[in-house]
Amino acid sequence: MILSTRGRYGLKAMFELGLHYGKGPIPLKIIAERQCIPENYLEQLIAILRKAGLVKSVRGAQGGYLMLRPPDQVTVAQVLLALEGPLAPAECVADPEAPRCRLADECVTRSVWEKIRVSIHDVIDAMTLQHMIEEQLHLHAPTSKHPKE
Amino acid sequence: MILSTRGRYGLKAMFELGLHYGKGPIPLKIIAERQCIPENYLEQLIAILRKAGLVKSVRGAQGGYLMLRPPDQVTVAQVLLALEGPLAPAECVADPEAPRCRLADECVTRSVWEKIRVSIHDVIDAMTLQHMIEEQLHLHAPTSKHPKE
DNA sequence: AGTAATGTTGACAAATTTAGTCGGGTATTC
DNA sequence: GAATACCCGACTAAATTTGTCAACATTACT
Repeated sequence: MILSTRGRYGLKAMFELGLHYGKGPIPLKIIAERQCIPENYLEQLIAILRKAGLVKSVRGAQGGYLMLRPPDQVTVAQVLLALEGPLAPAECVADPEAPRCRLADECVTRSVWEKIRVSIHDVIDAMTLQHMIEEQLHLHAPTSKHPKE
Repeated sequence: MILSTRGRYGLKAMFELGLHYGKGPIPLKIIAERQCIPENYLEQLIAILRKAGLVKSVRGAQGGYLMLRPPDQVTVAQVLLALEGPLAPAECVADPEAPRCRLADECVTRSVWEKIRVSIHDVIDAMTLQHMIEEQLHLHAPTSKHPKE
């Protein structure tokens, strides 16, 4: 069970946008290059993110995309939900409206899926793009450089 | 991101086998009927489980399948691993041998995938078929009936 | 005004995976 | 030897994934 490239590319793109938050729009081309994503494909993905209200676009020259909200208000869950649909191992726990299976009043495997779903959500609901950005800074600018001097 | 029917059917089948543990083989037909799985398809799935060493078969009349080990020694993780491959959101954390992405020495999204992987495994490694069986008994034979009298 | 840069949209399609089906085998019991 | 059951490999329809492409719309800059 592996996420599709949609979710993987999409989160990378959002992360890139997060790094650039507050500094004006970034063109798709740059995002695609930096994160090794086929530009034409990313076009489709970012359209999904736009419709989901996570990014907005600025058309024309010097245009590009930017995040609507600050990175600490965007969770990994929101991004993945938009691109992959509900992150759950089975439909019966992904959608509260989904029909229960009719094997018995309650199906035991369902409770397994539910536990998995909850544990995934514990992680992705808690993790924001800001957390990712901080981790990036921590990893790539360790104690060796002085930020201001 | 939803498991395929392989994993879902497979776990149901193993659960059924677990319920019957110690009582001789069950034919595929019965498992398929009880759990609403196309019999021909289940044939394929159980072949995978057999090759993975989780069940064994008894050929001929009165034959069928049985679990090799007691239900408390079979985890949900083992079953799903056999049928779905590693349960992880991305290849780079599914397989320790998988190539790291070459974006940077360390990729931040990777650490997100790793956290998800770990949280899934916390659940599925801890959950055995025995746990499922106990839950089933608890659900379907509550306080209203007397087990022995 | 014109042009280059950029997002927008919709159509297309190859490759892969999923979810089975089917038919003819083989082993075992009665 | 007949009935029961597993065993195996081939086949396939449908869906999904992972893109590509072309034409168009909008804006900044000169």
